[in-house]
Amino acid sequence: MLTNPPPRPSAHLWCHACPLRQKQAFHPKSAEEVDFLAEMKMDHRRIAAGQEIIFPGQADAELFTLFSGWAFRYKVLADGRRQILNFLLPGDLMGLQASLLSVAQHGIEALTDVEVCVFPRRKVWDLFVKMPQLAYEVAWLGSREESLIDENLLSIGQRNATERIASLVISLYRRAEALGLVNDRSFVFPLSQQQLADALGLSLVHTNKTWAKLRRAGLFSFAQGRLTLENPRLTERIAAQYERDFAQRPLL
Amino acid sequence: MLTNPPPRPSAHLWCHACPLRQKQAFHPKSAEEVDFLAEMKMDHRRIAAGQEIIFPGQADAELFTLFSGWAFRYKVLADGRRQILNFLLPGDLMGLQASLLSVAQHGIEALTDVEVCVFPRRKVWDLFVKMPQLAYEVAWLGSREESLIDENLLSIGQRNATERIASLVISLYRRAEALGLVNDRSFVFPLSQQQLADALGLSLVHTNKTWAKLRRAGLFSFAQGRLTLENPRLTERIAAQYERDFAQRPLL
DNA sequence: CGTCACATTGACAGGCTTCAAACTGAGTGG
DNA sequence: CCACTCAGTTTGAAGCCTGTCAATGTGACG
Repeated sequence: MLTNPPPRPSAHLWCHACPLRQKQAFHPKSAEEVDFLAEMKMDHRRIAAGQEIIFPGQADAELFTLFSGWAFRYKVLADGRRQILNFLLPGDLMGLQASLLSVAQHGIEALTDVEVCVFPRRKVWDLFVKMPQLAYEVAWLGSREESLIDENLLSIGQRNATERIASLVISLYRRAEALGLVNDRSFVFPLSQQQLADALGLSLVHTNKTWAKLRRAGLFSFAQGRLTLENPRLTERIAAQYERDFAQRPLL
Repeated sequence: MLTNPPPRPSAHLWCHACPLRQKQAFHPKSAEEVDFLAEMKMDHRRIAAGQEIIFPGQADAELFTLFSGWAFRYKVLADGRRQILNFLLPGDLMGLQASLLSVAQHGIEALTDVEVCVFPRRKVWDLFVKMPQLAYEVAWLGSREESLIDENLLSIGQRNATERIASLVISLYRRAEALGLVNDRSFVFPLSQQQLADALGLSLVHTNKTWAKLRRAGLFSFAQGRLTLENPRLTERIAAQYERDFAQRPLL
């Protein structure tokens, strides 16, 4: 079930009219750059929620841009304990680390049904030779992902359960907002509590209790898979997180 | 005290005879590539232990290669809690994230006295245009750092105190070993227990007690600033960490 | 109406943090 | 040469935050 050719004209034509690229969150690109990417793009796949996009240890993983839906990167220990490293939202690059290091030290799983743009990893080197501007943007996106992970590491290493949840909620809220996915302080929040727990480094039970405590405290509410930030100020204060996301970023 | 011109011929000449580059840990480079780097290198600085190499929030941080000594990346919360994100050993790139994102979302501090090679950040773009091979290696090093952080995040999120310490010790041991810094299972281990605690996401007291427990258990010993891995097998088993570092990697 | 995944709640145990104090070794000045 | 200081290390005790175990509730689905 990993691939399902979409009912669209051709991948090449599709890139030039990419609706994601219209969003303010992304830098505009020159026609030449879009041409190159459209040429490089080898597929547009749909992947169902819960399916792997990249398997841990996979050696030939391609490079992806998440086109729609949510995904997450994770690592597991031998005994099954799982850590979710970070969440991926539309426009995020996936598989860069695996492409460059030639092996995936992590897995990537679709959190919701997703669509992805597929770029062959063997052409990444081409991109560095022919399109230095795009190569620079690839490196930029890699650094941005590292910055997000740094923040998660700070959270899990130093913040208590309450602060971690507030921090994660704020962070996802801001990223969704940048993509225009927030309406009236409310956005689709597709994580199960088990996934929340695995991302926060907490047990399921404690995650549930702290999550409930924060809802009762009026920080946010959750219903029908949508989260509403009722009290952004207080949530930010508890999270003690002041970093803003970047105004604009590259999109491959 | 940040800079101290070393008593060496010229930075340019120095690169071609770089002793670090001789090590097996690093890919060989073409003469043309070394020429480019020697030309790009703007300084060779000594920085004393405890001094900042990059300040949190700094906007104009240059790009560095750690030439000798140890350093670490960190983030702090408003109330002073500090998380050490990862440790940097000779050959590691520093400031890539800050150079690309134009602002340092983290700090970098010298753990021991260090020497660093300084490359101007305004020439990073040059490197992407003129030397795609080097640009690719820069991106590769960025991905490797992300991979190290992923492992730390897994550790802090999922492993208990005992496992975290075993994991950190093994990881640093392997990296030191790759650089030829290990003799007879023993290597310089310059971390204070407070720094250990900040890297592990544990309190100082609990770090001390667990550290002592593992020494008594015969995993490793520590004296005169040197750590000796007495029982690598057992340490690896407790760490439940099976990832190997890469055989070779780029050096700028 | 049973099944199944997921969410919720209660009780209890324990790993870890906090507080506090003593110890150690290196550097310093009398 | 010996107090003295100071940073870092070590140890003990008490308590809480978080994990584990166990059971119940809930909504979607066939």
